[in-house]
Amino acid sequence: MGVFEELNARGLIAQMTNEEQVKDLLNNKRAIFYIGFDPTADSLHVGHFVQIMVMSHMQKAGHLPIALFGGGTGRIGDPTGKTDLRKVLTDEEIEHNIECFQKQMSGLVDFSDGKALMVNNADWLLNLNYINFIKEIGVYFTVNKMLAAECYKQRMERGGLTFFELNYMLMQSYDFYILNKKYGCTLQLGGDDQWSNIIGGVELIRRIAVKESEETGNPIPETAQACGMTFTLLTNSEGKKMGKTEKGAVWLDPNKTSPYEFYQYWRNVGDADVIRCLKILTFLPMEEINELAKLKDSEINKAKEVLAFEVTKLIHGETEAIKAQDAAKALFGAGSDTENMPTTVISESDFTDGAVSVLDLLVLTKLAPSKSEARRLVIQGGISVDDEKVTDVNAKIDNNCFSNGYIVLKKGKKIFHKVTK
RNA sequence: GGGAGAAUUCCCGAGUGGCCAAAGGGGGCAGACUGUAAAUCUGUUGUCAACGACUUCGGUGGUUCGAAUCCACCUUCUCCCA
Repeated sequence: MGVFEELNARGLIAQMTNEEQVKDLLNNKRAIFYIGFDPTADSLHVGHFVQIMVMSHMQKAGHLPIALFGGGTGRIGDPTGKTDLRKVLTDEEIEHNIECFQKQMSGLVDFSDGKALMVNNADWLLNLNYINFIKEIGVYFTVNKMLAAECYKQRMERGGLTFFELNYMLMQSYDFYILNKKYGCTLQLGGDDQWSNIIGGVELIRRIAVKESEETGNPIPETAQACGMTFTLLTNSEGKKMGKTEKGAVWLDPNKTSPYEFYQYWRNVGDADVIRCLKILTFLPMEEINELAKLKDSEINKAKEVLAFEVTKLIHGETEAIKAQDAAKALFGAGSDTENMPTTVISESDFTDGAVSVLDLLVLTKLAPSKSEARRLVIQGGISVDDEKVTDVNAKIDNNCFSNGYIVLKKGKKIFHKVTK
């Protein structure tokens, strides 16, 4: 089975410019391909992870991945799917974000010995000369066509598309053109929302090549046969993007989303989504996944455990994955392993007269954003301390409760938090 | 450049002088049911020293016993004409 079939079997492929060409490139040649990442935050999230998995699959098949960081394009912001103008980041933020991305990514894709490359489009975008750019690149884009592109629709209908944003497609297309010239990169991959931008680049490369060939009389080089392919966005059965929680994205950075929370996120995916997630987010062989897909009803929980463990292992390493798994088993099964639970350490100064109120504790541990919220939780019976439901809003925890060094706070059914002194 | 309109709590969106911490929906959280699932039902959803008090309706001032609501100026956005 070629890598093309592998990706396809995993349900990753959404669209491509030319199936025959892409298939041939992936299965019979060595592809030099790129995926772009805009440094919009200081950590990668699950959406990026899908792209990274693809990179990894491709790399294993012997292709050369180029990770492109949008040090230049990030200064504009991709308007795709946005209803508001994206917040503009400062140069320092962008630099910082790129560094964070690079660190995280190098744990997932092998960048040693030139097995994969990292580039930053700031290198060629920041010093562009406006007139030259418009003259040399701008002529290949018709506004009519651009406006018809799906990615600008939202902005056209609501809020208005600015010229600033309209340029995003030109820049991304130009990236592909540069990588094509410089590295012989002939394939651009990306999330399905990137489709219009990718075609922009593919067409730009071809058009420039055709024009050059007409001028010089030389034949069109083979590298000008650029192509593109997009991957399904990771959505749940309701079509909503996965990897988002009420608190925001599920991050790959353990400081932003702890391995335990990360594990729990995947442990809790809906029945209908487990198999798709297993295919996309793990390297488990398809045969194994197909076996798991046969599970029914409550048996499906086994598949969820596998998913949570495998994904956590990829991102945070096996040790952390085992910890998260053990913690989960202890909490939801018997036993009382508090070893790997999220923990807050409180100090003597949090005590008054040798006791802390439960409400204060909830706020300190960030289980509740405010005391009002904490109060509500208690009133509604959502809080337990050491397995005992708290019913009194004014309940206090005194030093005796800490006799074995810690207490376990439970909010709702699934959220556990250890408090130590 | 000229004219019209809009800004409300996490989001959408009611509210045009006191009955407004502000309808309704979405989302969130909690409870019941369950399989750490989905669906459904119930409660809740500004803050706090909590049957009360305090701070919110783009910003700053003003009118009034009393303003999200009226006036002035400012900011931002949308629309129409050029």
